[in-house]
Amino acid sequence: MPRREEPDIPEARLIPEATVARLPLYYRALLEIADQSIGTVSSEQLAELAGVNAAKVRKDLSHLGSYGTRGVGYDVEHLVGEVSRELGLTRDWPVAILGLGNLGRALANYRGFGARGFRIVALVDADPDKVGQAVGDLTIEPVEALSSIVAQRRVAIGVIATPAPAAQAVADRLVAAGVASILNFAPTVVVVPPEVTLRKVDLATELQILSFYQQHRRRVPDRARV
Amino acid sequence: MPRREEPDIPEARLIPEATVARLPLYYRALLEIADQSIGTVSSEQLAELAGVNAAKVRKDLSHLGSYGTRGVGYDVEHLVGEVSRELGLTRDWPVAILGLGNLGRALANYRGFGARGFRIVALVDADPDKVGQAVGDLTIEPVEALSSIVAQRRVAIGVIATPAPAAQAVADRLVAAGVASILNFAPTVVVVPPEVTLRKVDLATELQILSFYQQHRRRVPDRARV
DNA sequence: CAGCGCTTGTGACCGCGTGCACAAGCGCGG
DNA sequence: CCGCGCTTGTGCACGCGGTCACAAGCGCTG
Ligand SMILES: NC(=O)c1ccc[n+]([C@@H]2O[C@H](COP(=O)([O-])OP(=O)(O)OC[C@H]3O[C@@H](n4cnc5c(N)ncnc54)[C@H](O)[C@@H]3O)[C@@H](O)[C@H]2O)c1
Ligand SMILES: NC(=O)c1ccc[n+]([C@@H]2O[C@H](COP(=O)([O-])OP(=O)(O)OC[C@H]3O[C@@H](n4cnc5c(N)ncnc54)[C@H](O)[C@@H]3O)[C@@H](O)[C@H]2O)c1
Repeated sequence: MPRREEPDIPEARLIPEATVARLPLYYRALLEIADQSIGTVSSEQLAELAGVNAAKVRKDLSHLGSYGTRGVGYDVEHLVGEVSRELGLTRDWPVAILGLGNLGRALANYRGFGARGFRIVALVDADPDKVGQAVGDLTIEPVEALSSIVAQRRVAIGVIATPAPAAQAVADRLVAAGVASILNFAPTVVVVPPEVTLRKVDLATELQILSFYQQHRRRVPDRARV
Repeated sequence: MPRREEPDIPEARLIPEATVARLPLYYRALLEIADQSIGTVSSEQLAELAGVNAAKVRKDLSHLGSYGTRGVGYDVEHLVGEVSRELGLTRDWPVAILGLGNLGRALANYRGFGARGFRIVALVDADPDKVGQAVGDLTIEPVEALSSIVAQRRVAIGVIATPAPAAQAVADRLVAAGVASILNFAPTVVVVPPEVTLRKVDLATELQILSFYQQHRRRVPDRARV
């Protein structure tokens, strides 16, 4: 079990980690529903669209407060607002991409990226040949400028797309510059101070997990499915 | 709790899902150790490299069998063999990439992809303008050819990198063609039959989770960290 | 060959997450 | 205004996963 530290802090409304991980699913489903000008939605319908269980939807949403109406369902517009607020999507989150190789460029060119408040404000690479190149609306800048870039553009999230050996050093620079949220695509363990949130996306791991289940050819547990 | 079906099947040695998800971490750490010509490794050292707890390492590895020696540790070479065997990395896994846009091309050009038995054998796109284009050593083929491609090249894993609206249709085609393992990068819920393993990588979800913790500025639980 | 130090393997405990099932409660129709 | 149907919100029980702590066991040394 994850050790919950800071037991003294009251921490008003704490939302379970598992719920946090599902909020984006609900958010996406809610936007689809809102597009169809549907006013209210039941937990059953939302569960269907988000690919989860209805009871879980209700319990998850109850952590945000009681915004549903019994016998009717949830007001879609209101719920979208509550979920976005909880996820912090009402704010603007400046993002920096570190490492502009195959993956970094794909991320930089990805339109859907900036769709919900995540705005790419800097592209940083260590390769002098790459510095100065334009990618979309931005120009690649040197790593030495990272610290001032983060400060001036209020970078909140750093996305690491460098080769694995460089990842820790890049993460250290990000942390030193004051970035408190990092998404790491490099296949290596990166250590950050406890106050920094680090998440990872690891293609090799995903493939190997698929490989395991394929080899053992047994049904993969529900949780691992969408 | 995930519903475990097939209670009648004996299922000799069943490895917990959480353990399976960590095996790739151990595998990566073991390769690093093997590179340094180190003969044995303790659970403590392995835990350090994999970024997990030593007790967890021991319990995880005990599920593969008792390959350690008390007072000494684990034989690195032997353990690499056991973990690869368990993960199915001793086999060759032909992979097809569906959708050759920004992301699909990045994946197709990714060298580290084929490093451990995962070999890209087909690139498929629905856009007639893209069909026939060369990407690396391969040529983009039309979706209509998918079924015969899967059969002839023994495609085991399908990677979906199409826009979200096309993802379900592509998944359906893959399943119909006999692919039993799918990795989905499109930000949408994809439904597959229970015998098919589906995993997803969702950038928007990851960013939104980071956004949540950043906004609530509290320490993220250990499990979410690397 | 006995003792010692080190490391594994695991028993025990505990909390989180999940799903069931139902009471509470809202709105509508008669 | 009453009752009925529908949906939420949640109490409860259960199992998985995580951690601790220690007994078991291996090898080395004297
Ligand atoms: N390409 C993919 O599809 C893919 C998929 C999954 C994971 N990954 C991982 O993502 C990372 C990037 O992959 P890629 O294919 O884009 O690699 P790449 O070699 O094409 O690009 C890496 C980039 O990082 C830059 N770089 C190196 N050191 C740096 C530093 N210290 N600071 C800033 N920039 C630095 C390089 O100059 C280069 O531009 C790798 O760790 C890879 O394993 C890639
Ligand atoms: N680009 C990124 O960095 C990135 C990151 C995370 C997630 N994604 C997701 O990955 C997917 C692809 O992103 P992208 O930026 O490469 O998009 P893209 O538009 O550049 O490429 C999509 C490709 O899919 C092809 N396609 C469309 N319908 C198809 C079908 N039915 N069968 C086969 N191919 C089809 C298109 O012709 C196109 O080549 C999207 O769902 C996106 O949300 C992209």
